[in-house]
Amino acid sequence: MASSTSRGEEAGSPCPECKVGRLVLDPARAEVTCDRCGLVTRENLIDTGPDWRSFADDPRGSSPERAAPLSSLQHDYGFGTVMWGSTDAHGRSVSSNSMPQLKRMQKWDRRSKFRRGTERNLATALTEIRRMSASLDVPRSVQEVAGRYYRSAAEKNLIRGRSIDSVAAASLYAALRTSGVPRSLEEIAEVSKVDRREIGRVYKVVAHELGLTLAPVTPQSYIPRFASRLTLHPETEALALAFVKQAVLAEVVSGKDPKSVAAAALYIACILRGEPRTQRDVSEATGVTEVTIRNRYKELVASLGITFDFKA
DNA sequence: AAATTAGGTTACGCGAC
DNA sequence: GTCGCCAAACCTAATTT
Repeated sequence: MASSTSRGEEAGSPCPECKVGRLVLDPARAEVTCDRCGLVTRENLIDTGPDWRSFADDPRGSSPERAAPLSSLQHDYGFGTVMWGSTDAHGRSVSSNSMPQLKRMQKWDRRSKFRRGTERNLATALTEIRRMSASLDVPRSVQEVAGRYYRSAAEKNLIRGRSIDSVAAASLYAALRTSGVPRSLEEIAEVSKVDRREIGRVYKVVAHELGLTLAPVTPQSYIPRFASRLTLHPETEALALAFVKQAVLAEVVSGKDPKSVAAAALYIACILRGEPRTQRDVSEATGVTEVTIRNRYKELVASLGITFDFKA
């Protein structure tokens, strides 16, 4: 294993962010994330076996260097050389009299990389995906998926006639959904240059053409994120989750926005557990209006036979 | 804070253009 | 691709309990 270096919290320990979840190591994705709120504490702790070698007699000391992981997030899968700034390959700054030469090298380096239009498009798209992801706290693993989707979309010529940004946003949206940590179209649209309508339309095409198995968004998938925002006790969250499951089984929520169901379930769970949150609180944390929360929670209470025999 | 009400907006599938 | 249409779900806002 990559030695447990640096600042990072270890897998298994409680999440420093939400205090509720546990940190889990995902070797396939090479990151440590919170299983509740999705906080990513450590990324790129890649250990790709074959590269193991000793640097014991390296003049620079035994720094644990390895080959960088292949990444869908870079247009050349992270393979390419990187030449910019005013430092050489070892990070040493370049003397001023050789700067012109360096700049020339950088110029040709760029040209060789971006010669083909598709490559350049890909690069901008992936940058866009990273930019949006940063605003939305999207785990790196999901970004990778989004990158792959975009790549596939590009290969199928789905970009023609559509903007790069719209396909990038759609890819990210799709990746979030297939990864089980959905964000709503609104949330994507907020950080995208493209409006929600457009993203939705492009998403439909992309999802269809790529043959993505798109499970409908369940209210369940919103619970952890919302609970985290409301800073709820884990048992309260669990209770809300139970309500949601019952509601889904009882088919009282079909056709309803899954967000609203999750919001209502959380609201009920809060009250029952004596951890009161106002409808306004829940509304702000979930983006569902108070009116809708009321409507949902009345339905849930009625169909699940929940009784409020006490008042806080 | 919560509930109610009224009125406007959106998403969606579908066919027609 | 856009328009028009539909109904249901949602929203905003004002008001009441």
